[in-house]
Amino acid sequence: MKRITIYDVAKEADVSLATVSRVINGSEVVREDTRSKVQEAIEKLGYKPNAIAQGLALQKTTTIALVVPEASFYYTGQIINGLIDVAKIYNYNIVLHTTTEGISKTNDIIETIIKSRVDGVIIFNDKLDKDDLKVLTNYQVPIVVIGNQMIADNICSVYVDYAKLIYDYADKYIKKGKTNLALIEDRKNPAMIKQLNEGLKKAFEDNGLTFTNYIEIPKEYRSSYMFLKDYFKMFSHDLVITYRDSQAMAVLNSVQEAGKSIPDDLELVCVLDSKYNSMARPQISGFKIPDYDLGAVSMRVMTKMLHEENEDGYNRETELSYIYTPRKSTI
Amino acid sequence: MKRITIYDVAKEADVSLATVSRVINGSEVVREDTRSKVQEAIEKLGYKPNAIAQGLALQKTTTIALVVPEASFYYTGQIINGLIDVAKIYNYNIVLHTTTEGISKTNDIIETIIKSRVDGVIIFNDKLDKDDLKVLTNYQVPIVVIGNQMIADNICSVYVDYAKLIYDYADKYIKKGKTNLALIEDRKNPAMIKQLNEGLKKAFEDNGLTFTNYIEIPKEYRSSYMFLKDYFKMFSHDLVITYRDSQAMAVLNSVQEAGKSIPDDLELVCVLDSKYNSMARPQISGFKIPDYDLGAVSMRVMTKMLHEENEDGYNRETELSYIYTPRKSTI
DNA sequence: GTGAAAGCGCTAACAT
DNA sequence: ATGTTAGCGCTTTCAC
Repeated sequence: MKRITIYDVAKEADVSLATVSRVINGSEVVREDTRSKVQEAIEKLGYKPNAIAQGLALQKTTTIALVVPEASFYYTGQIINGLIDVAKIYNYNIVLHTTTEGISKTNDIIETIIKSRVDGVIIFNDKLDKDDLKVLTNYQVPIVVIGNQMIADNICSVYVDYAKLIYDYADKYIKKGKTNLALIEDRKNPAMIKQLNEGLKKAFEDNGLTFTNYIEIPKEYRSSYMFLKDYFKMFSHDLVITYRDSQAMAVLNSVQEAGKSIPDDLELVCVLDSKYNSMARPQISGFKIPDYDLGAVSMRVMTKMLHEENEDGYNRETELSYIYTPRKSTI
Repeated sequence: MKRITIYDVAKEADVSLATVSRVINGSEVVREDTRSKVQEAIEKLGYKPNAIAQGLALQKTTTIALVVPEASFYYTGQIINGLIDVAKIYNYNIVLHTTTEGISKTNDIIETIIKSRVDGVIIFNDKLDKDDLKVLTNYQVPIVVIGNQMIADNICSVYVDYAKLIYDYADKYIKKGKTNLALIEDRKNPAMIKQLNEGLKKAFEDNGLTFTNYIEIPKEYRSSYMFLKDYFKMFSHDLVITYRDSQAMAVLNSVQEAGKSIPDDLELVCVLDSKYNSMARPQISGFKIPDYDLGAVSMRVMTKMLHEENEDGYNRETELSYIYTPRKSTI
């Protein structure tokens, strides 16, 4: 099957290619009978406009690049779904890029992003630092950052304020006299942990105390679970805070194997809630983070950056809220 | 910052654009001093070749479309990682499309895929049926299908044989006299369940028996768990087979709440293993499916389809194997 | 209302 | 070894 072009359609319909172009772009000025004539030719030939050629002519690709940390799909799934759902509405394509832990091939990613002339880029998580973003904005590419607050030219951000989240939560415990709180490190999500750490510090300070129980997982431990199993034999807390479900489950298993009971001896909360939290026994309390919305809103913001002439048409920063879901691991 | 083109570089380096083109494409024939002259100009101007224009001129986009079922990222994550890792090696971009449950907007997806002139498409799972694929192959687009065996022109497939997997597994139970096996429906993965069902049927038949315990989750139940809680109060089996971890955990919780013990009263196996299986108590046995490899191999096959002149350079079908991981939920 | 022609940025013969 | 030129498939003024 020969590649069929706008020119073939024009010949078939016996009009000029300009007219065909008008038809496929829904121009108003085409007379009804010639429109249908062209439509028929398109149908007959099975013609599909070449988006690449359109992209060249129009100087836009209607595709946006999405950058997520590799292997994060467990936690990014809903974000991507939200993103794609609204991308579909506005007829944008998503090209997916992943950043690799450690080895900073981010330059390569930026390079291919620029070459591919996407209309915008949406970045989840903190793998690309400010300098990287600077390179992109230098090339006039609008950016939306998911998860981190961020102020810069041509950059918008959509996020959940984890510091505030944990501040409010911890504050209640402290006020109740439960001041022995602990936060478990999460090597895969340093940026989130940093926010949580700051929120906790502030909560303690504002109550005239100091937060000290940031529990780092020693490097030699292959998994959090291995370490925690030892840890909870020796230590206890009023409340243990984890970021991800798998860490919460590790705590849960470790604590129970140490002969202690949740929530009676120790309470447990997982910031990033998931369905697995409610499958654990006891069920683990957590915060419903609006992942889908994070994606959907980000894409929506992107479309606004792309279409609105003035910068006042959209918010540079969008904070999304969360819902606390108490279950059986907290009192 | 004005869009800078190959022409600007040519002027800056005082050569023709053909020479610049040769340099950026690593042609051997360019003299060393002019090459460096051009390099400098490229550097100075911050020039990045426009992949869209290249795509138009070369009639290829070096991007391939990936189609996955919406909301499947929990299970698709590793596949995508594998895919992207080898895509990076060959400098291919991935544009991501999701099929929606029920409402068959697959036509739209196919439409945009064709318009975008991707070099190939990789499809995970069975949301696009044979007719859909036919449309794509009509437009000369090479296809790799992940997860389903498939024979057709210009289509390759990479898969795990679930029917064989469960056949072998069930056969051992039957031979041991444990013939009361049950398979739990999974609405989200009808194609996998179908394969499992067939494997079980055959295993029973080959042993002169009939497989009957395909347990469907009634539509009125919001979740499998709700139904199973009732179910296991009334029924028991020698072995219960689920496809996903969350269903296995639902069985585990239901059975335990019914006062029965795993694995003593009832054994449990989850076909698609995950880290959550080993976090459950008792830990759930499962099959390590090579998800990462499914993605990586698929992309590799795609590159072969794209580059090899003859069809003998690659296998039309690639079967990947699995590893059984016995844990505490089976004897 | 429709057509002719220039241009989007690049590649690849073909010349020199 | 380097330059010239004709496309790649489409959009969009500008004429008619």
